Amino acid sequence: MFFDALADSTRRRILLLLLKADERCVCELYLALKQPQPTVSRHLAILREAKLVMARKEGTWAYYRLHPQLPLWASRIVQLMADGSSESIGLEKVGVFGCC
Amino acid sequence: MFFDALADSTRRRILLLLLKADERCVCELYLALKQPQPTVSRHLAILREAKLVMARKEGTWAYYRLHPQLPLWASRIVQLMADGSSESIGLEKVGVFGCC
DNA sequence: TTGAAACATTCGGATAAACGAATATAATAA
DNA sequence: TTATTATATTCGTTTATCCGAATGTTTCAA
Repeated sequence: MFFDALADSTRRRILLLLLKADERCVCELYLALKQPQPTVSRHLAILREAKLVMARKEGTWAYYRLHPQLPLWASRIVQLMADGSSESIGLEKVGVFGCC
Repeated sequence: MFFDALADSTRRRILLLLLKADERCVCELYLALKQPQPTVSRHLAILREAKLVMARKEGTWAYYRLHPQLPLWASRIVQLMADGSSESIGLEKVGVFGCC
């Protein structure tokens, strides 16, 4: 489940945003990603089920963060993903992850 | 491409085998994985295209290893995958990766 | 209680990924 | 040349994933 969750560039971009921001509401995420809200919500559901992120509800808002009980190896992988997204492997400007 | 390559348990198992063994021929791999040879060859092709592994041909044999020019962040992720596969997250015996 | 805002979910349909079975290739041995 | 061994590829089908569009749900304010 863990690596299935990482196998989508929108989900990886969400994780990178949460890595920098500690907490983000859904509207911030879909505005930043320039994706429709239902699309982002569906991806967030997948990340939730994989226990990669956690949601906190406050009124009508939902705030997401990286899951606080993420195993060490998993959170390290997410951080390394960030390294990889800024490193270029091929000749293109586009990151390795096709995002960010 | 990188995380797409990781999104399959057979491919992750191949990577873990190569991580321990430095070099393996295809027959060793498909015997260890108990998977049909064409299945393993197809997965190896995907790992090759993603530049996660490299093949060395010697006669009719093909020896695979982790790609020597794997970026640092990528090879660290593969190693962390190994950590994750030995750690249990849920209640089941089965590893997090559904393999090994 | 009606309405609106913020999210979540469901429902097709399209696209991609996976597998088994069969076949192809390439090197070597007889 | 023919046969054999090790590996790779193709084909057709099943299965999984993703997306847009529409609809639900929950909360709060008027």
